[in-house]
Amino acid sequence: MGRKAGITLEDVVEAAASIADRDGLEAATLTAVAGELGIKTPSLYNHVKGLSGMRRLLAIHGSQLLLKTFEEAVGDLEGAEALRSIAHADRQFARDHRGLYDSFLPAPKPDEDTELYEAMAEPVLLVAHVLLDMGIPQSEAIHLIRALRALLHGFLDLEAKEGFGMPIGIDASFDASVELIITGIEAAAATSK
Amino acid sequence: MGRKAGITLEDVVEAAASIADRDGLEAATLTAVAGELGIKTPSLYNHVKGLSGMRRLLAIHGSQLLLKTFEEAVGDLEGAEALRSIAHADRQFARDHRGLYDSFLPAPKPDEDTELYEAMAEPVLLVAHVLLDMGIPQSEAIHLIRALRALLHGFLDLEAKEGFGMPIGIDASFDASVELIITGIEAAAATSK
DNA sequence: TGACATGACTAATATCCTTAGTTAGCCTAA
DNA sequence: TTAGGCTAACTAAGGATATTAGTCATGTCA
Repeated sequence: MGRKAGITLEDVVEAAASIADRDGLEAATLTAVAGELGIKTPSLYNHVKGLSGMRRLLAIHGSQLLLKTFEEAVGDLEGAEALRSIAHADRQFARDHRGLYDSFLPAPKPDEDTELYEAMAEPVLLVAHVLLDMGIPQSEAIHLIRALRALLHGFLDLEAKEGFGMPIGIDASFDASVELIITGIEAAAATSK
Repeated sequence: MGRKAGITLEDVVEAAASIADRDGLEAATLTAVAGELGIKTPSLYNHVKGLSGMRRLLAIHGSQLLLKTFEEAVGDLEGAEALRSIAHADRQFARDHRGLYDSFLPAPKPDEDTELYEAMAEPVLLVAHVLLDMGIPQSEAIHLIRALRALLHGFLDLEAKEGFGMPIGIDASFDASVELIITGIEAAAATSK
């Protein structure tokens, strides 16, 4: 044996992402990915450092895709409009790419895996930029960004895991929740003018 | 063999909770719990319907503990003060009982596991009560509660999983985030007076 | 006292991940 | 051109886990 199936790293990530987004991150096992690619499980170790290595690549891939999604969502928008658009893009991303979204946590420490850390930081920095453009000082922006991130992550996690109970009016709740944070951000922007 | 070790269901839940809170929910395997109790893994099936059954009991136990925690946090407080106290109690709960906290998701559907669903609903209903007492109409309260839940869950999940990157000023961020939601809730209360 | 439920056990299976060692095919440098 | 080395597949084997099936000692209760 030893004949080359010609599988690339991109093939592995693509297969893993496809399974993870369709059946959940947990379903993206080495066995499942190998099966999808038509090779045996141990052969994956020629491409990837075990399951954790594959997860890591998934997170990098997902971060890049999320960044692109945010960039397109912002476009020429500014301030509250940009934030609104980002929020909805994030929700759509979580729906279209559940597996990738879930691969973001747990996050690495900065000095532990710099490449992954920086990839994951980029979408956050984009949001930070929007806030700074609104005239919010750095010292306040950090808290507001964390509030926005927490709200979005919490909402999308609860929504995906049925945490809200009756799924009635969730769209309205999302809009209201986002608006609530944005109002706070606008107030902070007005104060520091 | 066959001698009774006299292990009760409470023992199982207690051991599982202890392991889950110390080493994470994932660490609370049937093997680990059985080991802690001094019995063999299959013997646990005499008490619990497999791993999922044990997780379920963990979630019920956790919900009851969370409810008690919230009740004590509220005490005689009302309005914004009650909400602030609940928020901090929730954060403390997530720190003291990471495993139980994580056992809450994914949540069951109401008709799928009524007992668990209702146990998990109780802490939410307590918060709902605070909002209704503030004079917020039901139709608005549902969105505000979801916003508060999302923010708290998101913050505590991100915090536990290192999602915020540099852990500087997280306490201040938490206070600011909570205050932001509470401000929105108070505004809604004032409007509907 | 004897039947029965309880709650332990052993044995066996299935799914994963992982490591170690092997080998076929291709590329490149002498 | 050919020998060596690298790549990327493989088989074999071992270690967690969960789970099911079947067994058996112990204590209680009719």
